[in-house]
Amino acid sequence: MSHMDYARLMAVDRDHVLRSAAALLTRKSTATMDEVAKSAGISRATLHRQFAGRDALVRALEALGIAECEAALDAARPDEGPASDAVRRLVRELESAAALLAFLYTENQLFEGGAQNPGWTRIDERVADLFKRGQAAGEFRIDLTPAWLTEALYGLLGSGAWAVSEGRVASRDFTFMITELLLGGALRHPARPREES
Amino acid sequence: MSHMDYARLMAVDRDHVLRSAAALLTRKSTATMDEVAKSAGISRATLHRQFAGRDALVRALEALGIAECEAALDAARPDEGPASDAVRRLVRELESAAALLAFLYTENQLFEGGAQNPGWTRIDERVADLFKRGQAAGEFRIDLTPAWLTEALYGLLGSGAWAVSEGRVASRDFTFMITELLLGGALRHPARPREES
DNA sequence: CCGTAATGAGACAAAAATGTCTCACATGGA
DNA sequence: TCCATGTGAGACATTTTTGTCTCATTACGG
Repeated sequence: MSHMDYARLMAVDRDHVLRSAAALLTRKSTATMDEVAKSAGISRATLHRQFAGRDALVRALEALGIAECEAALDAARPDEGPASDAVRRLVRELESAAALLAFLYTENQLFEGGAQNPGWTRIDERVADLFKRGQAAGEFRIDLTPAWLTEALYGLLGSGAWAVSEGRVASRDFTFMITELLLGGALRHPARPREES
Repeated sequence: MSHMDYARLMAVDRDHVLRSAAALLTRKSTATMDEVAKSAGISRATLHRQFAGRDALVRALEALGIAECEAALDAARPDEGPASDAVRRLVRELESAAALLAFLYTENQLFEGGAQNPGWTRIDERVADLFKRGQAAGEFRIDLTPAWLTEALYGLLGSGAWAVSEGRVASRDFTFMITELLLGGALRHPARPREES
C-alpha cells in the first residue's frame, strides 16, 4: 500500500468515524469514548489512535462542520439571483450536515476556552449577508435582524433533522419544511400565488 | 421551623437549584455534579441530598419543564380567539422556560430507557392542536404539518433563548422575533398591513 | 439561651472513564 | 512467501466522578 493510498483510506475512515460520533453524540451528549468507538464499529484503541482524546474528537467534529458549511455556502451561490432562492439552495446543501450542525450548535464547550472558532464567525457572516442582501432588495422584511434570521436558520435545521430522525416528518420534505417556514411562516398569505387554492 | 414552612423553603431552594442546573447544563452538557452544585451556589453534599444522582437531577429538570409547559399552555388559553394570537400568548408564556426547554430538547437521554415521558406527548398534542385549529380556521397554511410547526416552535424557542443569552438580540424582542418568524416568515408580504410601509 | 435541622467542607472508597501499552492477527504490497 | 502496517482485544495504571459518610458551623424557632 503506497503512502498516497494509505492517506486516502485513513481520510475515509476518519470521516466515517466522525459522522458516527456526531450521530451518537447528538443523541447522547455524555457518551464515552468507548461508546463512540463502538458506534463507529472500531475499537477504542483505534479511535484513540486517530483522536488523542474526547476534546480532540470534538474539535475534529467542529472542523468538519465548518468545512461542510463553507462547502454548502459555496455550492449555494448565495450572491446569485433572488435571495429567497439562495436560501432554498443553502438549506438543500446543508441538509446532509444538519445532524452534525445540531450537535455542534449545542456543544458550547467549543468556545469555552475564550473565543469560538473564527470559522463560525465567517459562516455566520456569510449567512447574515445573504439575509441582508434580501432585505436590501426588498425581498425580506427588515424588522427581523439578519443575526436573528441566521440563528433561526440554525435552529430550524436542528429541528428539521430531529423531526426527520424521529419519523415525525418525511425525509424528502426536509428542505421544503424549513425553507417554507423560514421564508413564509405559518400564516396563509392570500396575496402570494403559492398559497392560492 | 414547622413542617409546612420547611417544605416550602425546600421547594424554593429546589427550584433555584434546578434552574441553575438547567442554565449550566445547557452550556456544558458534560458538567459534573460538582460543577452543577457550584453553579447553584451550594455544596455537592447538599445537591446530593436533594437529588440522588445525575439521573435524578435530569428527571427533576424534565418534570419542571413539563410543569412549566403545561402552565404556559393553560395561561395562553390556546382555544380562545384567533390561533395566531394564541401562538403569541403561548410564546410569551414560554419565554421564561425557554432555556430549560432548550436543554431538555437536546437531552435525548430522557427517553433512552424505552419511552419518553407521557407529559411531553400531551404537550406536543396541545401545541399541535393549536396549529390544527389555526389551519381549520383558514388562518394557517395547510402544507406545513402541525407536527412540524410544533417542532419548529421548540427549535425557535431554543434559538431565541440562545441568541438572547449571547447578546445577539435584545431580551425584550424575544417574543416578537419568534412569533413573527414562526407566523409570518422572513419574506415581505405586501398584502399584510403589518408590513406596509 | 437552647435545641433542632440543614448546610458546607472534606475524607473516603467505589465506580467509571481515560490514556498507554503489549501482542496476536489480518490485510495487502513487494 | 515475507514484510510492513493497521487493527482489535485486553491488561494496566491514572485520573475523574460518584456515592456515602462524619463533623463543625450556621440559622432559625421556641
